[in-house]
Amino acid sequence: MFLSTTINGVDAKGRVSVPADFRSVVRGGVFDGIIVWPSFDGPYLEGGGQALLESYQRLIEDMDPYDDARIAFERAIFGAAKPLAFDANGRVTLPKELIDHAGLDAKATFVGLGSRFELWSPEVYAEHQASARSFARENKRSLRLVPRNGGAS
Amino acid sequence: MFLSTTINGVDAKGRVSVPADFRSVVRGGVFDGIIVWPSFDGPYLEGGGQALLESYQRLIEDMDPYDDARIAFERAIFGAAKPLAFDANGRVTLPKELIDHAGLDAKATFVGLGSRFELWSPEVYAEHQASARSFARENKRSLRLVPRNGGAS
DNA sequence: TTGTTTCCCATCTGATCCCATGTTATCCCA
DNA sequence: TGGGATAACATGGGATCAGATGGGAAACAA
Repeated sequence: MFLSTTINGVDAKGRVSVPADFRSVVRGGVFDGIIVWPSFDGPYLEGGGQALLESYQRLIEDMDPYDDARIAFERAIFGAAKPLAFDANGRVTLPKELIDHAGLDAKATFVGLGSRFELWSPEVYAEHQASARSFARENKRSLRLVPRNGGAS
Repeated sequence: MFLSTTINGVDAKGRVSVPADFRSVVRGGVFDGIIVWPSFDGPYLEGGGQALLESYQRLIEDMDPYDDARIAFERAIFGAAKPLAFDANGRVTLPKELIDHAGLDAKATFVGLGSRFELWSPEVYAEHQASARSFARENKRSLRLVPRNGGAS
């Protein structure tokens, strides 16, 4: 599982060390690296191992071949996803499009989210984090709607 | 899997380099090249390896022999599909019909969509990409895209 | 022949590989 | 428990190689 938050440096070539914990998650797959794409929901990147993309592909293949939503998702995710191979030291090179989308400069924040992870500009992430916390605080009463036992009686 | 978007040049002879990542997807098949046909859904081309066409053939064979839809699909896909062999440098030569259908000029955009890919005029694709992203964003909740079992294994 | 297509070679650019170095966390032993 | 040794991780720069592209020669068709 991708867990925890790490800030690593991005050098002049766009290289960034993938946290060792994250590397061990995807190790053993066919493709030795991560797959990253720009979120269509904000200025950050989403990523995971090849297995994550394959699970997305299975979900998409259940939709009708010429469904507008299916095509939109295929283009927004598969069309924008970049396979980034690890170098000998566990780094990947971020293409310029991805750096631009996330507004990355000298540093990047890896956020582990279980089956996938996100990549943020540290400043943008701090802001987002603050507003997410206050949003949660203001809406905490609605959280009661979640069944305590997970619904598995 | 076909992933990511690449813009490559189309020279005066109609030659275009197929992205190396795409070539490695179809490598190992009987036919060393790609199969491309005009989309019946818009001004772009669709393509894939021989395995993709074979999977389409299996789908179509389940339809009744004289079903109008079957005949239409057979003509639109198999009848129009061109096998394009790689040259020594990994390029293919696009026939004039395909160049015309997609409105290609000096450049062509390859869009990887998992099991298949599309070929667009870069300007035309830029427009469609923007709307695909906003459509995906608006529909992200109604589409159950989050994998249930992780997939980061 | 004339035009077209296929094959081959040359070049350039950028990505990838490799090695050196700094830094932090971990381990071992007194 | 503290300090030093060691290994793992992160980082920087230079060299090398693969991919993309342009042009021309040879094979083929009209």
